[in-house]
Amino acid sequence: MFHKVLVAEDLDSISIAVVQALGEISILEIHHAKYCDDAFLKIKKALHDNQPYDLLISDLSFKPDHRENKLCSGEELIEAVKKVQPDIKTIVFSIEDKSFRIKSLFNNLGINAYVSKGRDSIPELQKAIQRIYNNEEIKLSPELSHALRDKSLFEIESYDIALLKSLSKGLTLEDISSEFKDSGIIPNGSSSLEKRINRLKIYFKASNNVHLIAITKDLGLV
Amino acid sequence: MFHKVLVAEDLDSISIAVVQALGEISILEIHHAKYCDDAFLKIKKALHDNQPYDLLISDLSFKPDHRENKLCSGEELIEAVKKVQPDIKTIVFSIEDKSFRIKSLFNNLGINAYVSKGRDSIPELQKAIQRIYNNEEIKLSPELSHALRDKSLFEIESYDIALLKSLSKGLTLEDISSEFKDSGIIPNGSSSLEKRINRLKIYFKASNNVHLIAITKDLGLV
DNA sequence: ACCCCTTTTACGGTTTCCCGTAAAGAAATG
DNA sequence: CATTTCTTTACGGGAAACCGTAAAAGGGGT
Repeated sequence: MFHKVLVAEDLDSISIAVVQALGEISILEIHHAKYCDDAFLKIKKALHDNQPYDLLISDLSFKPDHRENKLCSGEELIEAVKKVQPDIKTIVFSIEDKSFRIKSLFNNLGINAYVSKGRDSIPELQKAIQRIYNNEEIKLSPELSHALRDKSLFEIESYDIALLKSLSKGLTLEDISSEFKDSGIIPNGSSSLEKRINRLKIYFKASNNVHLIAITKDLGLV
Repeated sequence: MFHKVLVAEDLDSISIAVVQALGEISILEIHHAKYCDDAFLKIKKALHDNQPYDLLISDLSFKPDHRENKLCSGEELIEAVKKVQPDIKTIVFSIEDKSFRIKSLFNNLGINAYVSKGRDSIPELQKAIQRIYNNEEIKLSPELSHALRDKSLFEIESYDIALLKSLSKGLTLEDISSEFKDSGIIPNGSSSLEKRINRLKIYFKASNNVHLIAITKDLGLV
């Protein structure tokens, strides 16, 4: 079994159970960080001491705090960690259940497993750790494995996100047009923006801008 | 100390720590339910057996499931429980940190304490239980106690929520007007709706409908 | 009953959204 | 280089939102 595991989780009520669960499957060294920055420091320290972590289990969202942090989310943490220790195994343990967000974790960050916090997630987490240790195939829910194959999910790019973000800030198309011109983002003609928004509306089956923002907010896209 | 306590919490990763924390402060009978419906049944059963619960600790949001449930949220659960056992003590233990939502829990449901899931919430939960048992004053964060006094926070009613919900579904004012007429909700003239939306826009400092929905979505109002 | 005040509704003008069409520009192909 | 094709931009008309004003309807008071 893995020797040294780091848990990055802000909620004490959850980390207690996770640490306990790791103990149950006879992991010897279990460390825990409440902030992404702390987790990153521990990873670097361990690497420097030639006693690197085998596995990182991280949450995605961390509550903002009085503390100033450089890394504020699980995504940022994993990205940073992979740069200093590319071979580390990673599991994301989060409440998030939007398939395209999980998809991007596998595709962009190369995580090894995703376990959704739910009514029976502790055993699932233990199983996932076991599987990774044995280099077994990751088991995914049918819905999720479909999402991973579905290309269309991935064609919503940063441009669209920026557009949706600006919309949700209450800007008019004209506003966004000049905003994009200033930032050098193209296309930026109000007519092009309109067309792009229309594509999004068709894709998300939204009947107008308000509806579109409501939907994409629900999906966590903005 | 309390004898019999019920924990309503869907995430196993959290309920484990909560149950453990209750054991630490020598509570003898600790029960746990993953669904609001189950929790309600247990309360009723205990009451019927003349061994009622002293305290209910509940989460607010419960993940939807394959299971059909009558009660889907902590609010609904507490409301139902208070009808059959008005004297029961209640603590809400949730990640929610929007002050006006917490405010409504105290004012509408008459909860005894609110503990926000965070980096140090298990000790806080234990302290809150102790305080309630000793009938001490509830300690609130300054921000929150201010919110409880602030009247303006409370004037967003179910009417506004219904309106925002309809808006976020992509309906036009005309649509909503006839929808409200059908449901017997008044006022329902499109002009009144407009005026009400305008009040909300001023209150939330939104520049248009899209912005308004984005803000209220963020606040968890819709 | 009358007056006062609040709430609800109605109306008009302006802006923005919405949607189709078409022109201008850029990239690709032969 | 000419032709095709795709992308970006422009334009125009109708719908809905936006905003101020004012009339109608309802609800206490005296």
